Amino acid sequence: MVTIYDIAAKAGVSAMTVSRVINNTGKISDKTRNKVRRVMEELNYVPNQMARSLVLQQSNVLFLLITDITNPFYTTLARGAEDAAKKHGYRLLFGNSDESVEKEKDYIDTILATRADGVLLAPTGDLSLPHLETLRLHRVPFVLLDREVPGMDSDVVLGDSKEGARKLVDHLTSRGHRRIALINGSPLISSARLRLEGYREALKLNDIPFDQNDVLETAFEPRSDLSEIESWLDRMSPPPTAIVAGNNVLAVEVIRTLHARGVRVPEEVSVVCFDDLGPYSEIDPFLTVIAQQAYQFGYLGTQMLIDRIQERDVTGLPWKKIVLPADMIVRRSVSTI
Amino acid sequence: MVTIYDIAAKAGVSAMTVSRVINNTGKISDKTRNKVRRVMEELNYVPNQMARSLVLQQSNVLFLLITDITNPFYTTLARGAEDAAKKHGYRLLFGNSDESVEKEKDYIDTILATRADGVLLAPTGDLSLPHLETLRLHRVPFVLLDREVPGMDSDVVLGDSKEGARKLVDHLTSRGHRRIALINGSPLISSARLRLEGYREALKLNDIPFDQNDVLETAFEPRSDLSEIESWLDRMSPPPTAIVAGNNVLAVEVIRTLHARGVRVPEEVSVVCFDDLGPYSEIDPFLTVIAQQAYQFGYLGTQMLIDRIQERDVTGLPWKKIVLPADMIVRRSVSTI
DNA sequence: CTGTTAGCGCGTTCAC
DNA sequence: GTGAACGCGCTAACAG
Repeated sequence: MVTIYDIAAKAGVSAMTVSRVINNTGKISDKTRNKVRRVMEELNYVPNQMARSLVLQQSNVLFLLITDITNPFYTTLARGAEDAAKKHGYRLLFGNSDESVEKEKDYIDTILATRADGVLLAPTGDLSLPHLETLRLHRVPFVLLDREVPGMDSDVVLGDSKEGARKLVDHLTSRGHRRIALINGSPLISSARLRLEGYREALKLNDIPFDQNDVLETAFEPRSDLSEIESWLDRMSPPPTAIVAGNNVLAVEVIRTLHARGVRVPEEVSVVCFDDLGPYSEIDPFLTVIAQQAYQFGYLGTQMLIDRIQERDVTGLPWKKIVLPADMIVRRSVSTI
Repeated sequence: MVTIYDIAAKAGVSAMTVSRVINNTGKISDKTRNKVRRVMEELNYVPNQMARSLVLQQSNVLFLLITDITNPFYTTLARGAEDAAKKHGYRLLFGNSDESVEKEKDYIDTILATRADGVLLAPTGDLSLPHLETLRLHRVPFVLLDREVPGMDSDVVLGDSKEGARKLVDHLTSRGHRRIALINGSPLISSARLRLEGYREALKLNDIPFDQNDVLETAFEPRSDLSEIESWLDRMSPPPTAIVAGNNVLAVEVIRTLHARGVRVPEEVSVVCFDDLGPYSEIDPFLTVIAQQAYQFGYLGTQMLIDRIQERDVTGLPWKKIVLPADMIVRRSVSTI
C-alpha cells in the first residue's frame, strides 16, 4: 500500500509536506507542490480515509437506514438523501432494516462502530426507542424520517398522515361511499396511528359510525401469506364498498386478495392508499393515492442532519419538525356509487 | 470517546487484555474476562472499527454499486447481496451511479479511499474499463454484475441475455407476429449487445428480414423526454405489431408513449421486455417478461466475491462466470394475430 | 494467562 | 516554506 511516506521519500520531502499538498493547507512552493503531485500520480496514491478519520475524529459519512429497500417510497427518499449528502461533501451509506427491530439494532451497532457522523433513520416503530437512546448516549446526531418515536425528541421529517387519511376518506364519501374500511400498519408506528386517527375523524365528520371490525392493523411490509387479509375481508358485514390502505404495499396486497376471490376493483370495491407505486405504475396509472414527497423526505432530512452535525452541540438547537403536505392524486381506483 | 484504555484502567488490566476479551482471542481467566465485560457495559464501550481496520488492513466492508436504485431489478439484487454479505459477517454499503460514468468514478474513488475489502459492480458499460483497471491496479477484488466489460477479465454474474431475447421473439412469432421492433440500451453495454444479437438470430430463424430501422438504441435509464421514442415509432413502416424492450424501464416508456398517442397495448401493439416490474406489478400482472433472477445475481455474486477475497491472491483462481437462466413469464401484453 | 512494545496511515502541534 | 515528534484507537508479536 502506497502511503504519504512513500510519496515523501520519492519526492525528497517530508510526509508532512505531502499531507499539506493533499489537503491544500499551509504554504507550499509551487515547485514542491508540483513535484509531490507528480509522484502521487506516478505511484497511484490514494489517501487512506480510515487513517484520516481516526485522527480527524470524523468520517464524513452519513448513514441512511430504511425499512424496506424494495418500496419505491424509500428508494426515492434515498435518492433525495444521496443528492443532499453529495452536495455537502458527505458520503452516504445505506442499510435496510426490513421492518425488523433486530436488524435495526445490528445496524445501530455498525453505525456506532464505524463512527458515522450522523444517521438518517426511518425507525421500525416505537420499539426503536432504545436504539435512539443508544445513539443519543453516544452523541451521534440523527434525524427521524417518516415516523416519530414517543419518548424521544429529535429532528424529524414527517408526512401529514392525519390530513392524508382525511382526504382519502373525504374523496370516498364524495363518491358516495359509506362503508369504508381501513387496512393499516402496526399501531406501534406513529404514521399508522395518525392515519387511523384521520380516518376516524373523517368518518365522524361524515356522520359514519366507526366500527373496530372495519380496521385491520397488520404489518406495512410485504408478506407471502394473505390469509390474514382474507379473513378480515370475510368478517366485515356488510362488506365495505371502499378500502383505505395505510401504505402502497398494503394496497397491492388487498387488491391481490380481492382479485384472487374474483372481486373487481373499483367496480365492486374501491381502493385508495398512501404512497405512490413508483415509475412502473405509469404503464397504467390506476391507484388513487396520497403521493408523499419521498425525495423531499430524504433531501430535507439530510440537510437538517448536516446542520445539526455542523452545530457540533448535538442538542444545542431546538428540535425541528418538518411536516410535508399530503397531496392526493385522483386516478381510477374509486367508483362512484 | 471511550477507548480500550479507559476500560483497561477502570478494570485494572492492560489494554491488550481488553482487546483479547473483545476479540475472544488468547486465553483469559473467567474472572478478568467478566470484570472487563462489566466495565465495558458500564462505560457503554463500542470498539472503533476504523482503528481496527487500520491495523488489520481490512475493513469487512463490501461495496455494491448499482446503476439505478429506483429499478426493482437492482433493489432486489441488493437484497440478495445484503443477505449473502451478512451471512459471512461482512457489512454491505451501497452506491448508485445512475448510469453515469462520472458518478461511477466518484464511487470508485470513495471505495479506494475507504479501503473496502471488495466490490460488487454493475458497470455503466464498456466505458467503465478504466475504473476496473483502477480497482485491479489497487488489488481490490471485484465481481461484475449483469454486464461484462470487454478487455477486463473478472468474476461475473450474467443473465442469459441472448437466449432471453430469442425466447421473447419466438413467443411473438408463435402468436403470429412478423413485424417485431426492438428498443434497447446503449450498444456500449454488453447485455444490450447480446439482446440485439439474440433478437437478430431469432428473426433469422423465423425467416424474418432484419431492418436496422426497427431497432432503437437508446439509454436504459428513465428519461423525461419521450420524443426520441416517438420519432422512432413514426419512422418505422410498416409499423411493428410487436416491440421487444431491452429492459423494464424501456418497456414502461414505450407503453407510455403508445398510450399517449392512443395506441392500445396489446390490442394494437404487443410489448414484451427483460426484467419484471417489482411487487407492484402484481396489482395487475400485465407484461410478458423475461424475469431475471435478480436476488440470485446479488446473492451469488457476493458469494463469489467473498471467495475471491478469502483466497487472498486476487488473481489466483481462474475467473468464474455464472450465467443465470432467462425464464419467461407469459402474461397479457401480447395479442395473437 | 497477562503485559510491553511497536506500528497501521495520517494530521496537528511546534519548532526551524 | 518545511520537518520532527506525537497521538488518534487498536492489535500482532514477543516477553514474561
